[in-house]
Amino acid sequence: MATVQDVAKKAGVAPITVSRVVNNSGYVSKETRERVEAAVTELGYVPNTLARSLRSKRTHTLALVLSDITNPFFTLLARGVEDAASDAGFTVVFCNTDESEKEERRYLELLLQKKVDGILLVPARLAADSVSFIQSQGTPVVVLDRRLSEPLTDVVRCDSETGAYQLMRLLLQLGHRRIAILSGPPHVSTAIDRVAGCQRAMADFGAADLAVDVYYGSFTHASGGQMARRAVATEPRPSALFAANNFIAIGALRALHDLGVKVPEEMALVGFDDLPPSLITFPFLTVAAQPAYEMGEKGTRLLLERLSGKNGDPPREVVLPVELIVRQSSGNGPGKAG
Amino acid sequence: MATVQDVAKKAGVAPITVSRVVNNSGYVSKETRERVEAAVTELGYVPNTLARSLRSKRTHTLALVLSDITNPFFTLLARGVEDAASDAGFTVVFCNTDESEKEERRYLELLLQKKVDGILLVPARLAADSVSFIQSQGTPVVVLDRRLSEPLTDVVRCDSETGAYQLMRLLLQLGHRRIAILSGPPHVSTAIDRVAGCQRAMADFGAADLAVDVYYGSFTHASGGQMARRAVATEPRPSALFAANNFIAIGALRALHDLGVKVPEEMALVGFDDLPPSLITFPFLTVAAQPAYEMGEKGTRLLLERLSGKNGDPPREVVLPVELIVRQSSGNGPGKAG
DNA sequence: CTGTTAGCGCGTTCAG
DNA sequence: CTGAACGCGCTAACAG
Repeated sequence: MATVQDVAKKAGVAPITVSRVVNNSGYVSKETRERVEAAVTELGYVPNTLARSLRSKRTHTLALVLSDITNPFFTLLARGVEDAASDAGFTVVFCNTDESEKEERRYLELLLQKKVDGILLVPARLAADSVSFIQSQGTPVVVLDRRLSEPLTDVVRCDSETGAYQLMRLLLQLGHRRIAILSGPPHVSTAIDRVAGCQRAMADFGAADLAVDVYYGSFTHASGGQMARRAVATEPRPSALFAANNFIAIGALRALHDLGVKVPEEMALVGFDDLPPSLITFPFLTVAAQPAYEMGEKGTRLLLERLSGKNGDPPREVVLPVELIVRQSSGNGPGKAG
Repeated sequence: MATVQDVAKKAGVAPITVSRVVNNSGYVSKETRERVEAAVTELGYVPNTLARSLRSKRTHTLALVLSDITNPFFTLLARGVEDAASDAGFTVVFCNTDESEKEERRYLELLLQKKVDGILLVPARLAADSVSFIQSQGTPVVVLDRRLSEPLTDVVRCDSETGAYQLMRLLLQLGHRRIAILSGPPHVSTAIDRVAGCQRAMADFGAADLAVDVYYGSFTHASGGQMARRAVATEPRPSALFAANNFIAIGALRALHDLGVKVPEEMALVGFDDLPPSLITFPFLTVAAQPAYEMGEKGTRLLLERLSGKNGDPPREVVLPVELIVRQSSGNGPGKAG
């Protein structure tokens, strides 16, 4: 592993001159440049970014901390982050927390020690502790997908509340009166906001005989299945289910199928998050679709902006719209054919 | 950002003592330890891994270079990598090459400059250039999912050949005589091996009137759709399609649906890679399923072993078995009901 | 246009 | 049990 020193010696110049050639910084005469470049290729010199970072205080590395990259929503978000980061010459470290506060903290400590230039965080909790911890080390952070209890930093998220409102309005206007909401963890903003959106729709379009149960679980297909089973077992049985994310919807759909409950004829189902066309041959679920890729991209761009000076600015909140996509699973109303 | 110096001053000791406390190395009296620890928490000291790495030559960072994390096969593989790395206190950088040799090279240069401790590579080409480039910098590398033309390093992959053999045997035994193989890029080992597996099955179980076309495209649903359309347009029309990966299968299924060709009644379809149960409610495709998560995990463990001394050993090749899962899409044979 | 000096923050080496 | 000195590889800051 050749170093600047070696190259300098070989080219008969000072180390700093090599540095200047390699980084295209400062003035170097054409001749010396050529001499240095020759030495570089001859020795197979590869600059050591570690040492560079120690001096320059920039690692050109971002971190993406999310719950589970296995969820296609987050996969797409991650791809958006990586593409935007890569364009700017940044590299991305990814960390799965599985919504665990403890894991999140562990990772953040690790990342701060590594001196990543910035962190993109999908926080496991509404509470802003993690963000203020990151900020206490002077590291910029952008929150993705979720709200914080306090506006400590830039946030890029989707309008969960409106999305849920639209889905619930659809169900109510179709005539559903008994509905079960299968939500996520009660401490995650998206779960909270989606329930809130449902409730606003209920206030606007609900009838007197409306009966809505809210179940809190986790954003997994196992949990979706369990909540669906509990909902189906209640008397009188609901005629529609609202799933707070894609995994919950799929778990619920599977459970309904196993129970022999036909969707949408016997039970309507709507959910959050769409699956990309590369994954799903026959789209069936009525959903509020979120622009996951754009979220990752936009968040990364905001973070990079912060890194390149624009810091003093107050925290921004970018709320991207969700798109209501009506398909078969929402049906034509209770008791009617799908 | 407090440094060892600051902590040392505050605790009235030498910097090295702080280092010893933080790293639990060497002897430190209980008293001094407590004094140092107090200073650490008071100043919110976070060790700078960069400086540490510069001396120790270990970054505790791995890189995962793959084609597209958006493919659930690779997503799962990535999760396996991350889990195994995280257990060992390592962090993972991920890079999408989209099968582009140029992008791959660009990333590898970046990663080597960053002095990652090891690289997990899903190579875009059969040729071993990338691997030898990595090795020329003294960085250990493990190849995932694909073969190399030369056994330069550890490889963890699945038995594509046998998987394809089993799928093709199934089609032949069901009585199919006209089959189209929708393959991936001809320079990628998995695409090559799957075609080879098909051909071996054809040699073993083929009849005289067998007619098999091989199409080469890319591992995307768009390409799968295109190849399926071309295959359907040939005269006489094939009665079965073999898709070399999940995206190709989904694209083909979609195209067949759009063309009004019923699967499996009018056209059987088999493919590689299964989708996880969290994504798919009603499994339909007959597939050769690969243990993606285990592949990532195993590859990471091999890499970590190499990092912790066990280097001299000759390159190993771990070939994991694929599982044939027969579902509806393969049907009951040409001309028969599904 | 090029070089000197110094130091980023830490940990190894060797002394006490 | 504790500390001083030095250097990992690179680049700011300041000369010349």
